[in-house]
Amino acid sequence: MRKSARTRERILAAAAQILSRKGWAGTRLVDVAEVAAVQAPAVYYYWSSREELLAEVVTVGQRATHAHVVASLEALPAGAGALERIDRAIAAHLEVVLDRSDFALAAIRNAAQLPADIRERQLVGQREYADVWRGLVEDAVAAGELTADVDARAARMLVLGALNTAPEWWNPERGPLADVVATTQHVVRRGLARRR
Amino acid sequence: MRKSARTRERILAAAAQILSRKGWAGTRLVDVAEVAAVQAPAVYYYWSSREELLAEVVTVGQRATHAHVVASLEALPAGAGALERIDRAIAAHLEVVLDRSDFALAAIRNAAQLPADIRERQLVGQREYADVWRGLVEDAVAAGELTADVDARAARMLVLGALNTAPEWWNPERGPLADVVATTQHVVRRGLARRR
DNA sequence: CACCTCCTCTAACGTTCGTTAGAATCTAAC
DNA sequence: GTTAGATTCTAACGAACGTTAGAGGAGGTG
Repeated sequence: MRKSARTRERILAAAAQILSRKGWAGTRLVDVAEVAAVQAPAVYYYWSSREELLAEVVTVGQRATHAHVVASLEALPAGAGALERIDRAIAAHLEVVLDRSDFALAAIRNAAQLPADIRERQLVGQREYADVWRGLVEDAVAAGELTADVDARAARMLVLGALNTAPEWWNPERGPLADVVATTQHVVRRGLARRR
Repeated sequence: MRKSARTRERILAAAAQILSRKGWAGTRLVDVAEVAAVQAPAVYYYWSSREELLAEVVTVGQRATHAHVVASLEALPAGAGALERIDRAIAAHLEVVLDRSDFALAAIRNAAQLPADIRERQLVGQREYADVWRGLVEDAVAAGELTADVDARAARMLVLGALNTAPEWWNPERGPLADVVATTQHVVRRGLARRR
């Protein structure tokens, strides 16, 4: 019972690794199995098909970011200001995509390549996460701390796009994670700032 | 002579379309051929392998963005200010990725999935294009119009990331291209603006 | 009309890969 | 230590796909 649960995790993690690097169609069960130190058919003991395995990777990746951001926000003191909350969300999002997770990366990089049915499920989760950010921005605008003179959706998407592509150009050898986070917070806060 | 050149274009455009939607490994010659209204083996009259066809799509996509941005900058009057030039570059980049080109989209979405040798060639082009932006930002900083207090590379990459992911959330039905361009220019200019 | 070159097709081969079947091994409880 | 169930393996099938071979058509030139 215990051991098998660990094997399952190993296969899932291996799938995330390959999926984030090779793309949906390029992810071969043999490669996943090799990374997981297992034979390919072992996958079928836990999943009914390759598609289901990969779909789970995407789901987990999506939830990882969402959950970590929400948890980070909830950890803030109740009186935290709207801008402070946005800063925290930026940090949390970057922490997941830069530090933690082949899963998040697999979800981001493959969003446009998913088979139609899985893509639809993914879009639901994406909208739920977008709602978190919509709330953050709306609150900040209502509090008069952010600009109200640009299309909020476009601005939000620009920010999320910038965050999601950070893994394409940043790696730990270039300096501490905290530095990218700080830079990103500055740029985003100014980008959304009120015209003065 | 004429007709065959048109067939070649058609196949290349079809490959760009499929590649941007299905990913590197998911792009099947049969699908490309169907879109190009041709049989799969016709590809081999113009390219020596599937890989070469797809590699050309990526190259063309990369050059399309680069060339259009450079051309737009050159079209500006000589006395144009640094911020004005950045605005123009933003507009030009968005025009290509949003309006014109499956090629650009194919290059962007598949960058992380390219086979090693092709990936290397792609990185060269990417650096050349990044140099254009580095110049733009450096000039603006030197002119005192942009902030010098954040890591320039990170800031530049955040901006390019935001631009490159615009196709994931924008489509023409949501409103005129000019609106997204204007919003993006505002957000980016403020994001890079001097602290006041 | 005949011929030659360019272009595209049909047919087929060989490989790769997801998947299935069924045997082997491992784990844990008596 | 035996047994039952859970887990993983080896072997093999069948479909999909890139690629090659060679035939056939299209278009222009003598």
